[in-house]
Amino acid sequence: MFRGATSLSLDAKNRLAVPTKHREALLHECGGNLVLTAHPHRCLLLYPQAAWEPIQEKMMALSSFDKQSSALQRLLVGFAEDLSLDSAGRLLVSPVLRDFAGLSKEVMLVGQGSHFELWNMDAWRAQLAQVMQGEQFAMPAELEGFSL
Amino acid sequence: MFRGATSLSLDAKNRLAVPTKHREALLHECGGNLVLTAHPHRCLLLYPQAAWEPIQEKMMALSSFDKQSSALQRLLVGFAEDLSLDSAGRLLVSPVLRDFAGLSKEVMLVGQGSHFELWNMDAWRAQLAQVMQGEQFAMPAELEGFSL
DNA sequence: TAATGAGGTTGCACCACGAAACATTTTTTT
DNA sequence: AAAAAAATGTTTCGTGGTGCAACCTCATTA
Repeated sequence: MFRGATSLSLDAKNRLAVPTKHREALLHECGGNLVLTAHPHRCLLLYPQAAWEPIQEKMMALSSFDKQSSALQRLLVGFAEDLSLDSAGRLLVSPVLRDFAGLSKEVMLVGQGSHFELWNMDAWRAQLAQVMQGEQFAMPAELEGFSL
Repeated sequence: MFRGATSLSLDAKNRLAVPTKHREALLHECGGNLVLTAHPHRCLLLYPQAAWEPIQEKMMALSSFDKQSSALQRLLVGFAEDLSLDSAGRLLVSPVLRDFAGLSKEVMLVGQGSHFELWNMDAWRAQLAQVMQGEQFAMPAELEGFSL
């Protein structure tokens, strides 16, 4: 299970040095074979390849005539790239994906259990601010009666 | 059950020396394995690892396409870090979490039953002041008919 | 009341990780 | 084929995390 947020910077060649605490887990789980793709919320998703496959299956099983479905397919499958950790535990982020998520030098890598999200630092902060805005933060209806 | 508020200060390396009265309980309950994460109210949550897992489960079961749900996931799971008490009963607070909660040297550790909250001292005072503001503090509807 | 011991706290030194710069190899283009 | 650009690999430096150890405080006992 991947947890925790790490502030990182892309190097001059747009490579992301994965924190060592996660490297071992990634190498172990998938031999360093990963999938990086786009998320509707303008961040990137980083999955171990094995974990990604069933998700892609599920997406492509949806009707490609439905506007909503095909839009999601184009995003999630269309942007998906196979990549692997290099000898120094880094991975190269393509211009297309960088552009999509607006990544500049400073980025935030956020563990989300089965996968990671990769954010432009400003976008991350903006999204945070939004949750905490207001006296009382929004609680999804499914969590009725749930407390921390 | 964790109770009581303790004023503490982070050391030069940003470690928090857990009060001895709580150390034993923490070691006993979870072998010193803890999870520290972010709370929407700009404080940090400190859970025994075992107590945290079911909460994370519940969060990750929500839809990651829904804005509210995913925002909560990003906050609670995205910031969650595994840590453990060192030999001197201290725990290291990462830069990311310190930054999130605006922790400087003076902090307040507040027992909340199953877990603790960790506050920036000023934020803590501000939040206190808010409750006590006014002659009569607001009573949640769920507490109808309840009295201290 | 003084001495001894245990537990707690603080400071110090070492080690590991991340960032950046540098070096080398491979590919593409003219 | 040569040169430039892209990709991959290596090294170094600085910061930050970790563990150890000395010191201080408090409690206990004679």
